[in-house]
Amino acid sequence: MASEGFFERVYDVVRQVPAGRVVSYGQVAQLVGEPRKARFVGFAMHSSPGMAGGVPCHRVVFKDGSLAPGFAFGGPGRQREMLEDEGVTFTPDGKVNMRACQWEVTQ
DNA sequence: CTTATGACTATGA
DNA sequence: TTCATAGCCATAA
Repeated sequence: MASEGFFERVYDVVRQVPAGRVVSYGQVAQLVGEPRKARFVGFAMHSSPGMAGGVPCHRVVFKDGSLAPGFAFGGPGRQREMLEDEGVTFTPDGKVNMRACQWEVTQ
């Protein structure tokens, strides 16, 4: 399992993110033991099988709380709709309320 | 084999 | 404060 490719490890971590919770790319990279590969986490999401593969890539956002413009599911803003449906709170800035919804492994 | 690219993040102006 | 640039290294061609 952990001996698989880097992408598989990323998928395994994202797969553990509960609904109503979000995680930054750098955090996922850190969880897989490679905090320098934050860019590849997003790259893995692009190649991810999506929810069909058990990888809720819509729960992965920027450290800032912003979403990925131009690469969201149905379009920009569609990802926010999915997150809000899961209970994720947003700020008037149009970003995820990271302080309240960022996933913490210590739980 | 080498080169180019990228759903990021940190830093500096 | 926002905007621009550098560094990161796996994957694809």
